Amino acid sequence: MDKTEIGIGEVVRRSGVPASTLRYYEERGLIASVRRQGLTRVFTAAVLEQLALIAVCRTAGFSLDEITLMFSPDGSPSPNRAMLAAKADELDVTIQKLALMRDDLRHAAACPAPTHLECPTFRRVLGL
Amino acid sequence: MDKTEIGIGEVVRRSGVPASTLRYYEERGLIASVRRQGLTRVFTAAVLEQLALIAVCRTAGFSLDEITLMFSPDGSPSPNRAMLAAKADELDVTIQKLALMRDDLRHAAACPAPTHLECPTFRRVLGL
DNA sequence: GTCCTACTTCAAGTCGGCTTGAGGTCAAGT
DNA sequence: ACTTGACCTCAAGCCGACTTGAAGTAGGAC
Repeated sequence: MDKTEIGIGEVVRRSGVPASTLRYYEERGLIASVRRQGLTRVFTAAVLEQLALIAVCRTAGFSLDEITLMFSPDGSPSPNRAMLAAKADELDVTIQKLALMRDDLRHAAACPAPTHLECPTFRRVLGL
Repeated sequence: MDKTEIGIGEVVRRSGVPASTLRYYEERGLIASVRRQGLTRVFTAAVLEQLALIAVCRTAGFSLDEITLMFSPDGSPSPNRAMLAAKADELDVTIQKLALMRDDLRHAAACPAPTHLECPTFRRVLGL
């Protein structure tokens, strides 16, 4: 874990996450600044990894509350290992669907058939 | 494409999607009722497949606007094949991340290491 | 004919996830 | 000393995606 101290400006530059979002995440307990220098927040570089982690979780469809429950602000997994495993299972289902959908989108992009929903390749994704 | 006519109540029962959402989707142009019987909407059974499709797209993180652009209300793909291909590529990236994250969640659920972010298995998912 | 039930419209409300704006602090540069 | 720029707080606003509630309609059972 990189403990180099960085200011919020650098976090913004290196993560692409707006300062307003960083403050909001801190307020929500998703990340933590290591200390204050006057009013100004000081983070460790590790926050960049936490933000990447949060971004992936958001992409995966998890809410901020869920992410908070899954990982403590220092980025380590929460003690609730059963929940992590459950989330992994959820993800598995999601991934399967997305993979089928991806295949199908490609098929749709290539296939000129107007009656797309009749195509077996397509119907797979809908579990029909 | 199943052209059997069904009422909104049956759509609700068979899709699990609330009537309010169905009306909202219709208003947004994601689905279409085939006609009205008095005030009451009449759908074809094909709407069930469209709803499944919409659900998958939502899971994939697409907005209603994006879905509207990708598919016309009859469930056929929009003429914009380039966009479908682009969405497929987006999905590919998402899937890769989610697969790594899934693996990692399982790892996290099993691995008692407190310094989780230091673990190489984990760091992969963050692209670090 | 009136009751029930399933449906309708339309406006307003809710919720999650941020963003924006007004007004203030602080350190460095000129 | 004063301005500039990066940061701060706090309350309010915004957007997407629905949900809720009030008030009305249409068709069948009794």
